[in-house]
Amino acid sequence: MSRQGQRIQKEILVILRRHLTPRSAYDVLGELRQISPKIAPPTVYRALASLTLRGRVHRLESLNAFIACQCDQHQNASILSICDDCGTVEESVAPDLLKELSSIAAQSGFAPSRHVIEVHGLCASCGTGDSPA
Amino acid sequence: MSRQGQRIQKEILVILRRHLTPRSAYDVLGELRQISPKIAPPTVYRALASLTLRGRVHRLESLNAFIACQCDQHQNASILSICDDCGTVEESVAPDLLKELSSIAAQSGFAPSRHVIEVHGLCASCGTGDSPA
DNA sequence: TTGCTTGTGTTATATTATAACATAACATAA
DNA sequence: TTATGTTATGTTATAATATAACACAAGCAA
Repeated sequence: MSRQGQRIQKEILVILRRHLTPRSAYDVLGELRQISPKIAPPTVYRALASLTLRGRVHRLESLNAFIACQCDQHQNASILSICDDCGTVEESVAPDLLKELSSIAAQSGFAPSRHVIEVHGLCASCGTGDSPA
Repeated sequence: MSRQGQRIQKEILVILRRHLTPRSAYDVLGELRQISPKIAPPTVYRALASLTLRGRVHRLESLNAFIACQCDQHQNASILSICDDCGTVEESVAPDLLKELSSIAAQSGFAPSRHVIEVHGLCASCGTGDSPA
């Protein structure tokens, strides 16, 4: 990665951190283009892939969207709780659960390398009858 | 759902069961069209949504693809172990882990309604240096 | 310099998914 | 039975997501 690549990743992090809810790659692209109008999709996808790999950003597989890691960076998989009402995402870490999950998969000789754990539902404010966002 | 809807769902199950690896909605559409050439994407997506809801088919969120439930039907979330080499998918059920996962999400008042648990890695045959599929 | 490797830019297109509206099928009551 | 509402299905078009493939440039080694 060269200077330019780093700059775009930095900008993407800023963009994602401005939002509490996940953004699609094309949402990010749209915001990036306000600064650098000529950026193309592959540039964004490459930067997002790198950020995701390094744990600075999480990809929500069930939403095809991205969110900045709320704790700076998790190398390990997080549990991502997605409110289907207001869209907010909570991150939890649970090393024990990961270990358990790995061992369940390993029962048949499967060798895990990446965990995807997403929980859909309603967050505390949306679930209690409070008016949602 | 009327007769026609049921017929298409039945056909989709047959198609998915012919394969050991996940199929995209458009893969399924292609095979359906060999029988009924005029089927359109929304028809397939609706049928897949219904099958998924009823646990006859699982959607692999991290692959945007579908596979028939290997145990006829799971109402509860399965753990889906995806071999990144040969593409096969193993299903495991682990009610305890689900409960644990729910309670982790619930710590902040989150009310879970759907779990997505996918594990990427290598299956037993691909991980041992055996020639993969 | 030359050639090699790696990263980045660019164009085009592939793949996945759904909005929006039209039509048909079924149920129920007048 | 016809009218009417309701739900499911068909159809068209297009939106949204993602990547292949190649062009170009930067850095480095011989």
